[in-house]
Amino acid sequence: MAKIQNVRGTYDVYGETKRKMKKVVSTGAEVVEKYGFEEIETPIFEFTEVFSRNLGETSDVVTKEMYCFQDRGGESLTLRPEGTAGVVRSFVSEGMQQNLPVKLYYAGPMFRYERPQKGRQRQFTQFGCELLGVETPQADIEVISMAYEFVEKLGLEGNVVVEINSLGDQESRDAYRTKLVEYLRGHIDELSGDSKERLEKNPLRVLDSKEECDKEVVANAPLYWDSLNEASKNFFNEVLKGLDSLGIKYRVNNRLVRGLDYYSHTVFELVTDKLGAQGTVLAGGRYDGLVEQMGGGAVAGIGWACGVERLSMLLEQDVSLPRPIAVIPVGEDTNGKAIEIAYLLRKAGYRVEQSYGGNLKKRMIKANKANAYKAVIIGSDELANNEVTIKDLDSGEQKNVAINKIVEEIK
RNA sequence: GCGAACGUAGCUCAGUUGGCAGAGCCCCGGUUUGUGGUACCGGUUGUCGUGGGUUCGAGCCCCAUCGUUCGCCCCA
Repeated sequence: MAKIQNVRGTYDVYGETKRKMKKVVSTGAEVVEKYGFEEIETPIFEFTEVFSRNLGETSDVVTKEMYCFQDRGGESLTLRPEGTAGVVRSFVSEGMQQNLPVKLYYAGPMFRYERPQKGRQRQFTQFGCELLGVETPQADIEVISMAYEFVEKLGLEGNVVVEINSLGDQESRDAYRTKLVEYLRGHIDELSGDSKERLEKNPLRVLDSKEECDKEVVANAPLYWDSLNEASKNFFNEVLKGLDSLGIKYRVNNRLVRGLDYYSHTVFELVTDKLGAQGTVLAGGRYDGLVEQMGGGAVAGIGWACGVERLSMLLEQDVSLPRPIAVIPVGEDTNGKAIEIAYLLRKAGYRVEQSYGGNLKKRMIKANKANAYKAVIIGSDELANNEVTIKDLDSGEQKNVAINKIVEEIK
């Protein structure tokens, strides 16, 4: 019988990988909680329209990457491909606009039917946050600085660049779109096949095409900046000024657009060159129209999400665990005492490994493999004197200690 | 969805024109029956991803399939 394998694009996460991912998530939580964000957990599946209506009818995520299914009641449901739509849906259905601003963060699995590659899986984990109800640039600055502090805290600031752009408000966006389409039509013969298609469906995406022929056309395309109206320009300048004052280094990238339709004004990405084609490690932006689209009031929003797997792949060192103490009974009649001592040490806050079987030598080998720094050896000889032997496993020194002095002796 | 490479022990990999499936690491035992790490000695580990085909004979050649990796696309 052939071995059963896991579904393509899904992975079992354990050991070093799990430790690193856990560290990414706990570091993220620690940082955003300082900014007053609270954790929210929304369902892993939603009605399909939560995503299809809001991420953009023509986006690739909606048209070909969603895991949609019908449940037994005939409802069309979808495994969430990203986090924001679900959080905003929850914001609306729970009536949270009574209590603005709302600051939420989440971590959990997302699903996209894509061709797997390094840093691109069909089930992957995102950590993200959403700030709802703040229209001013302060929100943008705060949220970006939070992202920056997060990667800094992971020790990745040298590997990662902040790229930022503004898509402006609806008026600016429409104006630019018109100008861009007009320009691209004039060069339609020079564009790649993909870009010709994008020209109809989602012309902004032509801007970040990697095809050489497209790049040449795009090089002379009208600049987004020139289409921004005064209000949008002022807004963006305020954001950049704020980042400057915090000493956050960024690169304005006028070609940066995002794949999901709900973005407006500020969009940003944290990008690395260490993961091949999957260089975007954290991305986000402002989505002022989304709450309304979802059936709520006119509430502004901004947020970001990061790929936990991608970030943890950048962590070079394994996450170190505290070294344990090994408690080792010698001979049958000492097992009971060993359990008592292990319990005592654990209650005193130590990490303790018991060895479950074998002679002293085997148990010592196990202790060593567990990276224990001390061994507490309990034999009948010692027990007769109400003592144990404590051995320092780094120096090899050992001494006898009275049982009631173990905890204070060990520190 | 498109293009390319790859799949051999738990891990990293070697395997010549098609001729008995290997190494290192890990693991287990011993040197040392109450003392680990270093050293030395010995040992186990396989449907060669899966299914077909060609051949006297296939890990190697052919076809299909599943999976992985890289690029495109997309995105976190």
